Amino acid sequence: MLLSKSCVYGLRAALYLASKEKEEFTPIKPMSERLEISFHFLTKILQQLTANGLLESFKGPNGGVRLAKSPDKLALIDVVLAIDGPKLLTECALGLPGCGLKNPCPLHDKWAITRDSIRDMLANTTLTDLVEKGKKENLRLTEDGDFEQLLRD
Amino acid sequence: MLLSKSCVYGLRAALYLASKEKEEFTPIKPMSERLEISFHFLTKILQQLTANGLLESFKGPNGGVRLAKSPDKLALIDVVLAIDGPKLLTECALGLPGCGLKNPCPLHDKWAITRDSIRDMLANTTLTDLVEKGKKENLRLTEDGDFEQLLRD
DNA sequence: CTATTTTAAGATAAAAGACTCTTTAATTAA
DNA sequence: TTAATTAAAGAGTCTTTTATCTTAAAATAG
Repeated sequence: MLLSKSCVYGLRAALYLASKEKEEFTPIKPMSERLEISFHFLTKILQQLTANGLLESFKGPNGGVRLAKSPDKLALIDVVLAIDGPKLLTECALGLPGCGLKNPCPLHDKWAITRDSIRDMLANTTLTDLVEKGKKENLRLTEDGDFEQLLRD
Repeated sequence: MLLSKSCVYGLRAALYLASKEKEEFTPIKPMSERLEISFHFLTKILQQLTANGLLESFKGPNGGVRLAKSPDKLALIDVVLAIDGPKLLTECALGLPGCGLKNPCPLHDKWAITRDSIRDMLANTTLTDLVEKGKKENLRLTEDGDFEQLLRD
């Protein structure tokens, strides 16, 4: 799998937050229900995003999380780096430690090109991009949901 | 990780076999030592490649495995499909089941393009390509080895 | 035929990833 | 100040992947 499951959940959660026009704090409990992710598991993932400055959290009644920046300033790569770290963009395709320009494996050059295209795609796609597309075409962020029901109160 | 560890080992093993000019059967035991992969683990991986028609095996004294085709007819994608299956080329980046043209996720279109570039790279790179590059530049297939010592008797 | 060398298969163990549950700490509404 | 609500942290479980160990079956050299 390209992205870890935690990372995928983080992406879905970020898109969910980005899709809310209001800038209130969103409580995790209902969020986990809408996204069909275990509350405690989602909580940990969101904590990582908060620790990395992508989200802001607020404790107490009416607390929750919200995006720390405008969603058009947040790219998918930000979420991926916060949760999976840089290994997708740095690791050798043949799993050799220290593979790089200095001590490459036979596949290094070709993989570096492919890897860059992955990085560019993730870096050039913002949360806003996907939310707009999702709303316009009423796509889904869960197995059987769609944007409309996702945003319904 | 893009490829499973089994798949990476399978690729290294395929490259090792492709780098031998002789078309004899190569016993797995010394091969596992050269590639620094557990003998039994490598055996299972090679069995998958044999079952998928990429390798031929031969039992008994002077037995072992060899490529079933010319290495310039074997692309990396063949090994990847044999071991990891097609999921890298079919799975949704957001992990949603059944994601495709009919019922896409918001990221589907962009991911499909990126995924194609991965597939093309793997499909357009043959074992011969990498072996020639590895021999010419004396690169490595193991953590600290290089092609010269890999092929030494 | 016999001994040896190998592939092959199955059971088992260790490690990593995914997920859950429990407890603690912080914050605020009332 | 108290009760309610939340984030946060930690321990522990389940599942998958990775890796090992044991045994069986096949094939051939001699």
